[in-house]
Amino acid sequence: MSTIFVNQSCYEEQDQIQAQMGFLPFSPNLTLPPLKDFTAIAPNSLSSVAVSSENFATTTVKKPWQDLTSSFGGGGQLLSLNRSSVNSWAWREVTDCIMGKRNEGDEHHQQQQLRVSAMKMKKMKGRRKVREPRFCFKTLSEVDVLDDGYKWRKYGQKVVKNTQHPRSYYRCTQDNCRVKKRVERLAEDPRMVITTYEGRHAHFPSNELEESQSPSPFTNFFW
DNA sequence: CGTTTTTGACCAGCGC
DNA sequence: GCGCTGGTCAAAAACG
Repeated sequence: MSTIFVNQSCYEEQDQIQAQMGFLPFSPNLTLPPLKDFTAIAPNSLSSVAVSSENFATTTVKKPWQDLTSSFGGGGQLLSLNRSSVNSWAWREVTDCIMGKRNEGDEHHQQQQLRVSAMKMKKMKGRRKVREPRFCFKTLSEVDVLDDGYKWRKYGQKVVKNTQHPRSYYRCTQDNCRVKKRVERLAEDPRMVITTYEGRHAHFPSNELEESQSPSPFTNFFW
């Protein structure tokens, strides 16, 4: 597991994210601007992505995280993106991978970690509903809610422990679409916005028609 | 007046 | 069992 920097990797990793999540957190028809223009669109923008393929309904032992190789040169960093008690073990595993706490060549250690994960999965089976896949990224942004092409309704806000900034909870307004997202600011750096998507959209972005009226390759990305 | 946001209450999971 | 915490509900308020 490594960190993907959106402002470059979206050019290279879109297909992987699409395959993993079943949707992109931005408009699928988006035409990405040339990389060289990117700084002009989003000054100082820097985002990282983590993709979860966890599924607690399955007993198959597999890494809950897909290893997405960053082509950005190993300067990755990981936030404590998702600290829900249910998934904290998965996040810890990813954190360990990224922070280099795990010895890469230690097969036994890796297998042990997988066993621990499997045990936790087994424990959860039967009393936990299927956890939707999750997708997290951080973005340097003035605004909390980034335009991703979908329409969201806020259904809650919570002050999380050890943070000054509240976390907001949103649900997709589309009928029969159960996708949710959380938005919060990073405690260590309030300029950074952490967005967590949960679930898969079963429809296209709601503002796609509007976008097609005035097509601009620069709109409807993360900012 | 319909839709969205706000916000306190409630609930479930977890650690002790 | 109890307290803490994160996530959700839902009534009221705000908005367009």
